Amino acid sequence: LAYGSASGYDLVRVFHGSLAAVWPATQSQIYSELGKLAETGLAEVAAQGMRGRKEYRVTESGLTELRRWLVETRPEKAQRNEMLLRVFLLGAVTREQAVDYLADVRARAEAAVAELAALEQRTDWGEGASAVYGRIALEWGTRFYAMNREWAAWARKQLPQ
Amino acid sequence: LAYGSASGYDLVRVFHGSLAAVWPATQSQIYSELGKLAETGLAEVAAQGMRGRKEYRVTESGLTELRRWLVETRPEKAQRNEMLLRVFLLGAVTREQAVDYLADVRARAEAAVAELAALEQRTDWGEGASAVYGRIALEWGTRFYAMNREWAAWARKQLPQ
DNA sequence: ACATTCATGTAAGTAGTTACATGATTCT
DNA sequence: AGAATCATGTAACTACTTACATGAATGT
Repeated sequence: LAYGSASGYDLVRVFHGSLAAVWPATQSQIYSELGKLAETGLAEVAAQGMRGRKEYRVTESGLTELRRWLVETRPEKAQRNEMLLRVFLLGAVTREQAVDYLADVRARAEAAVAELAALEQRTDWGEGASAVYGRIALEWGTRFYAMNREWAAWARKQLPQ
Repeated sequence: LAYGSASGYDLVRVFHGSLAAVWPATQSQIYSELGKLAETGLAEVAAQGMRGRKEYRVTESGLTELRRWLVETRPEKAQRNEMLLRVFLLGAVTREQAVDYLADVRARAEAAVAELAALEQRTDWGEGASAVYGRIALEWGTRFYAMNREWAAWARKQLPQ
């Protein structure tokens, strides 16, 4: 909402589109969250449209709270990492299956790097802040998957006979 | 449990120790999960000890299910990334605050790389599968934070005047 | 004797998912 | 007329967190 007013329906598309890889959310959660935002005064219904459409706008208090969160807080707890949890448990399967697992991690990382490169090409990077930060986020993804690819190749060589 | 029988109390220490950075879990969740595991026959109480201690052991069916999960399934949905979500929203604050944010990401990545190097030194890597896979997981962490550090430095230079 | 550690569990609440339910407008 | 899209919402459930509650054994 800080980048512009939107309805729940609009936000569903954003969360299933450009934000899907960063912060996925379901339709149901988006609508209930908008309700809470309006109740606590962080957002408000700016306009009503066709078919019951409700366009939400961030309030002054909501923008203040967003800025406070951005500059004053940091992620508190470690993110869960299912891929690494599996690595920890690889001792429960045969060496061959462990090799297969690491090969698969590598292949999926390879595919992700290619996909992000294609996404970068096809995206119409307009002007403005969201384009700058969108590119920066995309670069993180590219580096992340490239790192995974190299690591998986290295890890495979560490497995004992 | 696949690496050896353990009580809820033992597992709390594992989840707050070596698994804390990969799959954090609370005491309360561990106990209720052990209850569910026993109810569904994936684990069982192997022995009772002092002070009400209950030592759980994985069953044949539990080990089969673990192996099935490891070789047949893959993480289905994208992991949420709070650090990147913040990057997407950096357009809501001043350039200086965005620079500060990226400098902080870099500093924390730097600290994490140093901490993991120290952890590697002080850990007694015995023999066996858990040592091999523990080291591989640690290497992932080191590469991950090194990547973050380089990326944050690069990102800072991308910000417009 | 007192503090610490070992050890288990429950209650209340928040966050999030899946599935269901409904209806208006627009396109072909 | 019928299909697709736009648009919102709720119910039931699973996952997870925080806080509370209890007591036995061990160390000083």
